[in-house]
Amino acid sequence: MGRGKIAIRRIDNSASRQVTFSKRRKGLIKKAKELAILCDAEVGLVIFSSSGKLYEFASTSMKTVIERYNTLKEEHQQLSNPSSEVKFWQREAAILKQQLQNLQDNHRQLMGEQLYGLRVEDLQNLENQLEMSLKGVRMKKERILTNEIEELNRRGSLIHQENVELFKKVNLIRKENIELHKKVYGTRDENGNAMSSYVFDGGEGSNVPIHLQLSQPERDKD
Amino acid sequence: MGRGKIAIRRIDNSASRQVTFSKRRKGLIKKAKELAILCDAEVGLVIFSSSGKLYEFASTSMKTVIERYNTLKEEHQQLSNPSSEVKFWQREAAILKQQLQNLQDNHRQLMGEQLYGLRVEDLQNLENQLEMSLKGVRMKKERILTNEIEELNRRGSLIHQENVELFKKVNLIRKENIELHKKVYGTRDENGNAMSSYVFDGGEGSNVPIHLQLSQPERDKD
DNA sequence: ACCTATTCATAACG
DNA sequence: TCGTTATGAATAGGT
Repeated sequence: MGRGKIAIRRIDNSASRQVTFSKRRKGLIKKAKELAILCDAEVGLVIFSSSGKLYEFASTSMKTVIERYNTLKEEHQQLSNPSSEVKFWQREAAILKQQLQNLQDNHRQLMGEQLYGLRVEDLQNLENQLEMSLKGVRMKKERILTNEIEELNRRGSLIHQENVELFKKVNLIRKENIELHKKVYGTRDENGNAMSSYVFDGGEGSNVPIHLQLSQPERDKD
Repeated sequence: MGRGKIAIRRIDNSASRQVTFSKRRKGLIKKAKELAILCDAEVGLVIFSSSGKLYEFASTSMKTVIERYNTLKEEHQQLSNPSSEVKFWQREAAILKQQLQNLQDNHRQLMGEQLYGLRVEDLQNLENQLEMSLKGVRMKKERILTNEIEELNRRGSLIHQENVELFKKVNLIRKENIELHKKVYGTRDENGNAMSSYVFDGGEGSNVPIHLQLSQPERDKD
C-alpha cells in the first residue's frame, strides 16, 4: 500500500527501516486499539525496536493482560509475587468480569440501545422502568382489546337476532300484503301483471326488487 | 476500508462483531508479523476475545517478550507487595460480585422467578429464549386481535345498514298493507289486529317482487 | 514531516 | 467460516 510493493523481509537501509518502523508501529497500535474497541476484546501489544526501545499498547493495562495471559497459560512467569492468594482473586475477578460483561451485553440487546455512558445502576433503573411500563401498557391494551371484542360480539349477535325478527316480520307482512292484493285486484285482473307491477315502496315509485341478505354477526378466524 | 466506513466504537451486533474480530485479528497479527520482520523488531501481541478466548503472536516467544518487558519495567517501578495486591483483587472481585448480583436480581424480577440453581449462562440463554418467544407470541396475538376487531366492526356496520333497510321495508309494506286492508275490511274492521294475525302462504310461484334471503347463523369457532 | 500514487485491509453481502 | 467486491485506509517512495 504505497507507491510500490515491497517484499516482507528485513529492510537493509537503516534510515528506511527506521521510517517504516515508525509508520507501521503507529498503524499497528492504531489497529490494535480499534480491534479492542470494535470487538470488545482485551489486547496487549509490546514492541521493541531494533535499538531496544519499548513501545506498548494495552486496551486495559499491560499488567492485567500479562496476568490474564499467564493465568490462562497456567504458567508462572516472572511476576513480582505470584502468591496463590493473588492468583485466586485474579481468577475470581476475571470470571466475574466475564459474567458481568455477558449480562450487560444481554441487556444492551434487550433494549436495542447502546447506553455507553451509563453505569450498572443506571442501566438497572432504566431497564426496570422500561420493563414495568411496557408490561403495564401491554396488559392494559390487551384488556381493552378483549373487552372491545366481547362487546362487539355481544352487539353483533344482538343485531343479528333483531335482523331475524325483522325478517320474519317482513315475510309475514308480505304474505298478508299479497293476500290483500289478491282480494283487491284479484277479480279485475287475474294474470300476474298487476302483481308483478306491484311494488312495496309506495313513496319513491322505484321498481327495484328488494333483495336483502343478512350477514353473519361474526366469523372467527385463527 | 470496506464497503462503508464504520465508527470506531463497540459493534452492537454480536455476529458482526464476531466477524470483524476474526478479520481484524488476522490483519493485526499479519501486520505485527510484518513489522517485526521488516524492521527487525521484537513484537508480542496478546488478544483476548470478548468470550475470553486467547490469540497471540510473538516474533520471538511470548515468554521472552514478557520477560524483556517486565525487566525493562522493573527498572522504573517496583511492583506492589503481595498483601496490597491481594487487597486490590479482593476489592475488584467484591465490586464485580455486587454488580453481578444486581443484574441477576434484575433478571429474576423480570421473569418473576427465582431460578436459583441456574448459572449465568443458563440464565442468559433462558432469558433470550423467553424474550424472543414472548415477543413473537405477543406480536402475533396483537395482530390477530386487531384483525378481529376490524372484521367485527366491518360486519357490525354492514348488519346495521341492513337493519335500517329492513326497517324501511317493514314500514313501507306495513303502510301498503294498511291501505289494502282498508280497501278490503275498511268498513268492517279498522284496527290492525286482523292484519297481524292474518297469515297465508303466498306460494312459491308467486310474482312477489320482494326477495328476502336470510343467511343462517354459522358457528365455526376454533 | 508532508504528499500522493498505490497497494492493502476490510465492511457489506451472499 | 469462506469468497467476492467496492471502498476507505495504510503506506512506499519522493520532496
